[in-house]
Amino acid sequence: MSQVAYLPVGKREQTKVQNRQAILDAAREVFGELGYESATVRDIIRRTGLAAGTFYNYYRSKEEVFTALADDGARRFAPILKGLRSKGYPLEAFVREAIVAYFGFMADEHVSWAARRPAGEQHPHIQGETPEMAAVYAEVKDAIEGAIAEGSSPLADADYMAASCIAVAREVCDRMLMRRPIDTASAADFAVSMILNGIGGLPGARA
Amino acid sequence: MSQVAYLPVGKREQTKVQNRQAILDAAREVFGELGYESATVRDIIRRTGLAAGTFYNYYRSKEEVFTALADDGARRFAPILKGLRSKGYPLEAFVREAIVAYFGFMADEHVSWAARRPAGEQHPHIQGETPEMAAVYAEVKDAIEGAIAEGSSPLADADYMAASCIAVAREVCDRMLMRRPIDTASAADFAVSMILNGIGGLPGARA
Amino acid sequence: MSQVAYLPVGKREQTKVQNRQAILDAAREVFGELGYESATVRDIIRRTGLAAGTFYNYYRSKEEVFTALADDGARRFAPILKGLRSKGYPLEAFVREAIVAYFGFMADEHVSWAARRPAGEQHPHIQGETPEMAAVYAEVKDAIEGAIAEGSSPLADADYMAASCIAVAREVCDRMLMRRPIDTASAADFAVSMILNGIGGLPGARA
Amino acid sequence: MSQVAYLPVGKREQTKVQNRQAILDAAREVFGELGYESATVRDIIRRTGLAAGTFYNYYRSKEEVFTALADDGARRFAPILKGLRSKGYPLEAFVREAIVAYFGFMADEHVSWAARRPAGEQHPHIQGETPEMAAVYAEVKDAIEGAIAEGSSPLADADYMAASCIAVAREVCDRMLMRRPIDTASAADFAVSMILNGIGGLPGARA
DNA sequence: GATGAATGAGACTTCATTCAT
DNA sequence: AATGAATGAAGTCTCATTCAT
Repeated sequence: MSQVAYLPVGKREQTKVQNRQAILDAAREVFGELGYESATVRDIIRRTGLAAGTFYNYYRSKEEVFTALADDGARRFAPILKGLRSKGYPLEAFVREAIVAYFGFMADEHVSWAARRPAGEQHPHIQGETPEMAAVYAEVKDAIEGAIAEGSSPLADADYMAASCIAVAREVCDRMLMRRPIDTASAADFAVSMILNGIGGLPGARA
Repeated sequence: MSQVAYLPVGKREQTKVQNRQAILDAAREVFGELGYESATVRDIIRRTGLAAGTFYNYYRSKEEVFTALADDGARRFAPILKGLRSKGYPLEAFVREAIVAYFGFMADEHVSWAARRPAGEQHPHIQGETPEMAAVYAEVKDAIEGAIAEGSSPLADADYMAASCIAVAREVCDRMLMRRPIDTASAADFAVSMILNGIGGLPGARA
Repeated sequence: MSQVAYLPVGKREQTKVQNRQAILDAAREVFGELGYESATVRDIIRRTGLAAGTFYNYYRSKEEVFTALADDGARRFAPILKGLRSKGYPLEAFVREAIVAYFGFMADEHVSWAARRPAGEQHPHIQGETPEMAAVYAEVKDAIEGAIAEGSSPLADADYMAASCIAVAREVCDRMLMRRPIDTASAADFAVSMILNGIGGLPGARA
Repeated sequence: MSQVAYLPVGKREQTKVQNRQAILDAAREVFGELGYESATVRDIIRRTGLAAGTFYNYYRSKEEVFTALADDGARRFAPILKGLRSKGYPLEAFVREAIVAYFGFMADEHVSWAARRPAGEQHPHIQGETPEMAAVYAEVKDAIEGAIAEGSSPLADADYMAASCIAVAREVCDRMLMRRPIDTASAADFAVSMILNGIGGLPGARA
């Protein structure tokens, strides 16, 4: 009687949204620190301070929260790439723009968990990558393969080429994220140059 | 058991060596199929026909057998690389030789487990790589970083560059291993060209 | 739901009555379908459309709603039996009347949940009986034991006899409820004849 | 080398057999006391003094141990009944022999668990019957239905009749088992008389 | 009173590791 | 050394019940 809410803004709804986010955040951290396999639902829920059973009010399993995380990342990054692809840039420009967008996204994403990661203390056998990053990686791969298919790229082995470009972007990005300050501009410069011209074309190459 | 000893090698010792190797082989397969976390000691030991407890006569833990596997790979590959580095090749030649050696080793290693792996049926979240491969990868990385430090490479950001070269080699290698027949020569050609000259230098590139 | 209040019964009170009845109805169904142990409070409350917590405004526990259900059945059936007993029927007539009343009650009770029960799909280990039925069963048992005590029955072992009569009535009743159409008259005929004269006295018995 | 055992009689095998039996015994008790649904694997294993995980070395689940128990009972009792049926007794004799065999079997079975059962303290909602008994019950039912089908019984409704006979036997048996001393002879006399002639034919019936 | 998310005990099960034989 | 059953910690998940709104 006393409440006529047109949007769910009650304290209950607020808590619910917060909890869902808290679980998502905790999951991102835990997956980042331990990797998917080693991470347990308990690890995740413990970090939120919530009760064990509460996890299951939000996600049915570890798999589901992982997927939610990945979907979230893909959902936010895909439009950016789509936009780029529709502009008909020449390959060089496309590569540059895609790399810049990717590095920027990753840098944003990164701050939410990397800070808390105890460097040097990491578990063996982990891949240091959040599911969101994995999803974005998949998007980038799609875009590059698309570019190759459209003929805006050299005729070399498409599969090898896409894999190589992605690999360079990813690895450089990973290193970039480990440095302080995070310098996306110079990292992007490096990656673009490396992809387009190899080590022979890098600035400072011997004569 | 079926093996005849021509020298007074105690049956006991011979069995020990065989068992140790059997466990290592089984572990390679299992880690390759399931990934480190999902693999269980039971999975490994079941494949050998030995009893569960016997595993612990040879390795103290799952972790230790994993490490042993990695060491094994590194131990066999490191000398090859060392040899290359001592020859004072120019960068281009070194890159080529290293890639060829790496791809060759991986292809050899690969056949020992890939055949049994049910394609398409793999778990999500596993990385299709034996610990031995991971170890060799680390060796290659060392070598490249060494080359950079020795000045035989461009002056660009050494860390980014090593990471990029490795990344390309690894990704191309992974794809190479998935194709039939496995063609190390053309894969190596591609990787070398990509590393040295980027996509602009690939054969078939637009004018 | 169908009940009209002629006196100023507050809306609140009416809802209360309705909710209480809805829970009871749902519980009858759920216990019938799943058995007491497998049934969960959530199963019950879900069927009412009410919220989980609301259950506890009416019953303190799963146990309590079960008991309420049983009491309800007993409360409705006991007077019928009491009436019969007070009439001083001879044993045969008493048996017949009691069986008829019992079968009739069970048939009525049965329709309220059996229809929804997915035949053939039932869990193992459940006993297809609502708590109300169980309660009525207990009443019948009381009556028969009373009859024996009053001397209106043979002098044979009273406990065995009561148990036997009840057992026949119950089993025949169960089967009756599984047939379509439900034929209480012929089932009652059978049960009475079986109880009074055994298989030797059944119609169609060999000479 | 030191052991050439033709039968598994080592201490290990002995322990294994004992544990398997201990679990079976504990399960029989627990199912008897709590009923299938309420019984937990923990209840069973706790009673054996074994570790939690040990249960799963012997049975994969609660369901499996239940089935094992039931199979055990059926396996031992079925031959007895089969023997009876093959003798072509007239119905009366068959009923008597079957009842006697059934009561005898149940009495034997019973001592292994009933003694420990805390009378009066029982959980509500249980059916006081071991799976072994349930299995034997099913066998008896088969036999009776067979007898009816062979025409050695009255022409009355076969289903009702089988159910009634079984019900009487079962209930009388249950009561018999609760008394001390257990007197199978007089219980069998009662049950046979009740089945064949009803309460009218019981000894001591009023004129 | 109704709501429904939070709680946390406890069930089931797996598995690395130990240990008696 | 080999064996393989026993162990028990730890993980996943359910559900009766509570409680803030």
